[in-house]
Amino acid sequence: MAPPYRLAIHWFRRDLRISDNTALYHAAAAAGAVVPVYVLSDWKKRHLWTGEKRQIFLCRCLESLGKDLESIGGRLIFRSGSAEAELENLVKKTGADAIFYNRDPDPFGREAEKRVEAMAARLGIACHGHHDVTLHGPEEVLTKEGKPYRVYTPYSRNWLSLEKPAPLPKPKALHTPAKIPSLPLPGNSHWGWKNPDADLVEAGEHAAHQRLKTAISKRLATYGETRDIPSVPGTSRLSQDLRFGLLSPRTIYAETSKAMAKSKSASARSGMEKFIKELAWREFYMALLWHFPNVLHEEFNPDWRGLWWAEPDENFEAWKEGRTGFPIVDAGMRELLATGFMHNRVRMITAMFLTKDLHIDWRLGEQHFMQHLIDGEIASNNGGWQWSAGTGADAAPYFRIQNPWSQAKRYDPDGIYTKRWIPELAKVPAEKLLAPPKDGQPIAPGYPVPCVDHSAERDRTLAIFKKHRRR
DNA sequence: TGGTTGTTTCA
DNA sequence: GAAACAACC
Repeated sequence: MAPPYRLAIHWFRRDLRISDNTALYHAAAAAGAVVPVYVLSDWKKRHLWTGEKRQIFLCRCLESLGKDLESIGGRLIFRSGSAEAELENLVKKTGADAIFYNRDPDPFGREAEKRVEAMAARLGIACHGHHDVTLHGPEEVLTKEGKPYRVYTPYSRNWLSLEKPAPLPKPKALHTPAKIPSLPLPGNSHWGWKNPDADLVEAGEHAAHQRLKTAISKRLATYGETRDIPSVPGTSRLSQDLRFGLLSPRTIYAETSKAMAKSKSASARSGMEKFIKELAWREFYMALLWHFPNVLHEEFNPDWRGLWWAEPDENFEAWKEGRTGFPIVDAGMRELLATGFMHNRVRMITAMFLTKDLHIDWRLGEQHFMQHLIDGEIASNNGGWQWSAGTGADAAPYFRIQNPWSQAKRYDPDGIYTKRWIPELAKVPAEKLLAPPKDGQPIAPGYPVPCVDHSAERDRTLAIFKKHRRR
């Protein structure tokens, strides 16, 4: 049977892989020729939501994707500008009769899709949006009344009970016609990066697969015990791979399930089970953003809208730069600046510190994280920040305030993580990293004393919330 | 996926 | 005087 389409465009977005890629698989099956294209949007116009490290990582992924496509006979076309204009131009140049793409869960991606769909309709060609980014879409996991969940636990119960889609095979071959104009991959000259050679987590589909293998063979069996210890590589380390689609959630789920079925140890299986539940957290926050896009500018919980926040001052700058004088907080903030990553436990500690100790608006923290995190995922980042601020979907009462000193005692008692990121503290005895200095003097030359008193700021937070509730 | 404070329990 | 517990924020 002849394929229904002569030439299909596959519009790459956050699915930068060739295996188990829903839209690419269908494009390859349905068309005689496939033009894979990535359209670089002008991020400079949205600089508050992005940053250099994620751009660099993206470009490295695109480079890798280009090579992977060549290995099956294809060629990646780069364009720069608005997706609908560039795709329209490509349709006209190539005579394409279909566009395939995977749907993006966030509001910005949805807007772009709408414009591309409208363009395709205007040109009279087919346009196929596929579900790909999650195991279960936002309309698939609903309460008995058909309404979206607002709380994680019942959501996850439903999510876990659903049958999971299986991975799709990699297209065996892809034919991309010659002579399609493409820009060179943009690098330093295009974006003006300050540190184009930054030492970041390795990009590309192959590296991501290696990480998945490592996670399954070395990390997930002890996930329950070690994922909260930032000095130990106990997490999956797959967040950027899910963010850019270097791995599909179907592959991750299938490989983890396979390992779980093979494992004879109950505690290993329980670790893997906990990891699966983290996938559910990701999809919960994506579903939340889908159903309630207002969370991007206001508190999910209406009770806390209009809450008072402090004007960002020099303490906000100190937080961003990792010099608050709270070692565990500073270590996390410096890890973020240096690597574009922060251990999840430390994300909670630093976020809680900004909102409950400095009383600074969670939106400013959310923005800073989006600028620096390579895995910066709008839904998860927003969900996490609202959780920390106490304004979110989780039943986290506002009085859940982490004590940064106790958190350090519990999760980094020997100061191993802290010292890794704050070299000036390398020779300081660990116990000095676990409580404010008794004499009020710096614990090491060049390291600041704590910028606030935690217990006083805790009281202040309780007062702020209480006053708002009484209003 | 808290923390603090005050009280009880048992060594 | 720890450690466990409860109440409350």
